[in-house]
Amino acid sequence: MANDPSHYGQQPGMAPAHMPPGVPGYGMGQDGVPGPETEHRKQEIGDILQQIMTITDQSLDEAQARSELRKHTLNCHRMKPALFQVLCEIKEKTVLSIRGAQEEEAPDPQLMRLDNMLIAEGVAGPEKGGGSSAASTASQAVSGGGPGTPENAIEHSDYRAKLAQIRQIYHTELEKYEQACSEFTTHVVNLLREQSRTRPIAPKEIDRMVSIIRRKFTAIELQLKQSTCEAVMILRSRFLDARRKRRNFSKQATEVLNEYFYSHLSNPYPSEEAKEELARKCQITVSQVSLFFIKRVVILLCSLVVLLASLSVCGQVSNWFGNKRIRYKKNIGKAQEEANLYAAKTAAAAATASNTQQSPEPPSDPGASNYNPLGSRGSSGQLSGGQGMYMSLNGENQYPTASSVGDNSQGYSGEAMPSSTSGMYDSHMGQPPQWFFHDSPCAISSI
DNA sequence: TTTCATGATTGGCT
DNA sequence: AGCCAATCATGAAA
Repeated sequence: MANDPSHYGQQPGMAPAHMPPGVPGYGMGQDGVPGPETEHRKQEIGDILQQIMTITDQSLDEAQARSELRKHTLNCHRMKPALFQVLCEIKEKTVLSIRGAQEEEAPDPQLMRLDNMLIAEGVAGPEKGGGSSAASTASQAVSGGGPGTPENAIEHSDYRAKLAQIRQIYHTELEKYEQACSEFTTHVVNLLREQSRTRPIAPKEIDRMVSIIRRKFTAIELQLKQSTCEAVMILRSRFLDARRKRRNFSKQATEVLNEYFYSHLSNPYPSEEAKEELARKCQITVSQVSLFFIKRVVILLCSLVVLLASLSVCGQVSNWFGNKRIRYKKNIGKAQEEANLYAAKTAAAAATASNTQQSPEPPSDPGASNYNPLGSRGSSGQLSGGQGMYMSLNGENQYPTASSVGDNSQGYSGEAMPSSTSGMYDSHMGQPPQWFFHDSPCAISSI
């Protein structure tokens, strides 16, 4: 009404409707100068305003009073309980029964899975044993239940600490959600009970509302449980990854083990005392040392079997030789350069020695140097004299082909490669080239 | 994350 | 079929 434009369109000079008749303008004389008449009108206007205010107040109060009166009348009406009961029954038979049927809820399988997982991981359920058992399960998953090292213990406790942290956060959040759910449910129930005095609300309706609220909070809990499970999974995978990384020995340990292996080639498998010593040096277990040497010996023997018995050369060996040839050629330029460098150094040393000792020993021929051009792994070892069976850097490439394996006419002369293992590594033969062991196909044992 | 070594694959050539 | 060269995939080391 107040916004009705028609109220703003009164004709000029007309007094407002609520004004007493005969009151022109706004209490001003024709000339605009206030006089005794004006004062009287002011008084009248003041009275009118007062009346308006009073009327407004009265109407509000009355409205309230009327509302309360209506409520009271309704509450006290003798037919009210019967009427509400009928209405509630109708509601239950129609809307509530239908909805109720739809909302028959079975236990959520996802929630059950999450709950089971949280209990299994030691996040939910009894605290003692949960976390530690899960941690030990995780640690043994990789270690194979072997003897624990101090490092394992550190990782173990680290895992447990992190799991305990997750557990604490989970329980705090869960408690928070449960409290909020409880408070909100109580609030809504009270509200509905209050409203049930003025409108028909069946007890079932209240129950239904409570279950709706619980479902909503369950959905939130589901998210919490899911994210907790994810956190545990991430923690676990990190823990396992960290352990998996230690699957290989450190470079230093490998060097120590290799050194022993190559310096005991005639009998490369160490004694118990030697194993203990190596384990101490390499900071690994004795069983790990044993495993290293078992693998080495097996690889060595398999390589020898494949190479010396002229067995059918499988694709793997073929690839190996192919790659070796190509990379040998690629590296040969660089190798030649480095060989010359090495030879120059040797020559310089020999010259110095001859100057001091007057030794007739001639300097080494750069082309016949013992340098091994097969990459860093192959070049790490020093070859004794006469071992350059494929290292003819200044001449034709005598590198073996797959088809030449076992064929002594190419590369494998009886002088360079004995036909049997016996005496192969005798002192007069020196050691085989380092690449022979270093570059043996790793998976060759699977042949 | 980058670099390196190495096994494997692919296509062309003889 | 065997070899060569280029390239990819992968694990280890720096």
